[in-house]
Amino acid sequence: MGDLVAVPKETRSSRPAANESSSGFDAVDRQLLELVQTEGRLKLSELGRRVRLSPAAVTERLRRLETSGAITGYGARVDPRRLGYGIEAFIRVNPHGGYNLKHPRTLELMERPEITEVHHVVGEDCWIVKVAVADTVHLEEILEEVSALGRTTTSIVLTSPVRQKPLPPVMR
Amino acid sequence: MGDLVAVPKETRSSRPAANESSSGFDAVDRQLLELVQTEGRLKLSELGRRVRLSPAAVTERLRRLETSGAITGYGARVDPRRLGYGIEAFIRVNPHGGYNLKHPRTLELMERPEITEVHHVVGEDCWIVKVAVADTVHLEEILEEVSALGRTTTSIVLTSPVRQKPLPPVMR
DNA sequence: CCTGAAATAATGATTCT
DNA sequence: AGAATCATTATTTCAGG
Repeated sequence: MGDLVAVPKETRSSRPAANESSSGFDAVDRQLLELVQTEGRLKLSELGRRVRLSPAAVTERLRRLETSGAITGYGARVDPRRLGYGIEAFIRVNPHGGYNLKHPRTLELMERPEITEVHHVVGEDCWIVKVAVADTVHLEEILEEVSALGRTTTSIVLTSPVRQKPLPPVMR
Repeated sequence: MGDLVAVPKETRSSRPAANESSSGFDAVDRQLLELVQTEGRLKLSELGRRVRLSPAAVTERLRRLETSGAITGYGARVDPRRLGYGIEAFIRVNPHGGYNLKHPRTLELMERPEITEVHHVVGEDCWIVKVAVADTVHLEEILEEVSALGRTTTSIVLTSPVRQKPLPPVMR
């Protein structure tokens, strides 16, 4: 098995001049980044087979990607619905008055497990908060708390046709 | 090493009546779900040490969580900026006319690596699209394409104080 | 569902190219 | 940077409670 995502031998010289971006990622890095983003528990030996490198070389490559900060960690993806969260929603917040993200009230709110993402943004609103809740009653409860921070606009997720696609390094 | 997240022996009987939710996750499942969401490359043996179970038992538990669909996969987390994406943004879209997500034009657009998430929502808008782009020129390019689908409202991400927190199963 | 033991496979350290 | 070797650990499978 394997050989699904292979690269021609020619592009794998130890000094890959062609096919390497100025950002310091060569073709093998690209492959590894894609592989670990989609199948994060692959063995080093299996990764080695796929990119045609020894396990030791893959270890070294991944270590570099990790210490350089390109790879920030690994995690299981879960299905919120299977964990009992029937509703996901985006809540946009326009703070009134002097609230900011450092406020104790805000920090405490962000601790709640239902708050899965918080983004500070510029544009029509100030924050975009993503939540996972069990049901509409639960949503109402969270919404009341978030409303303390500002005027909210809520969008309930029906489906997510694209979820966390592997991100390739930019070509340039 | 280890013993960071341990559970008292009493809660680990083979038929855990107390402390188990009706959703079918007991205390050990909870711990495993948290551990694999935050440190997805932990060895089965290490997971076993943390939850005080044999590696074989952990294998079996994870297999069940995977086949039941609670765990949908594993992946590396990456830092978009380190991959050359200087800007992340949310683009809300209000389609004009008869566009929908099945439209070939839309499907093609969603293939682009810059489009990292697409959510079909109800509320003020129809879709919420998350993008990662190299710079403002790149953003303009994507925005032009997305604008073909409907009226857009863009929010550029400054910082993300909460990103992909581990989601615990709901208690009930 | 779990443990324990035994066979197989993966990993990490070292050395060499 | 990568390969090859070898000592150490991890994983898988299966018998049994």
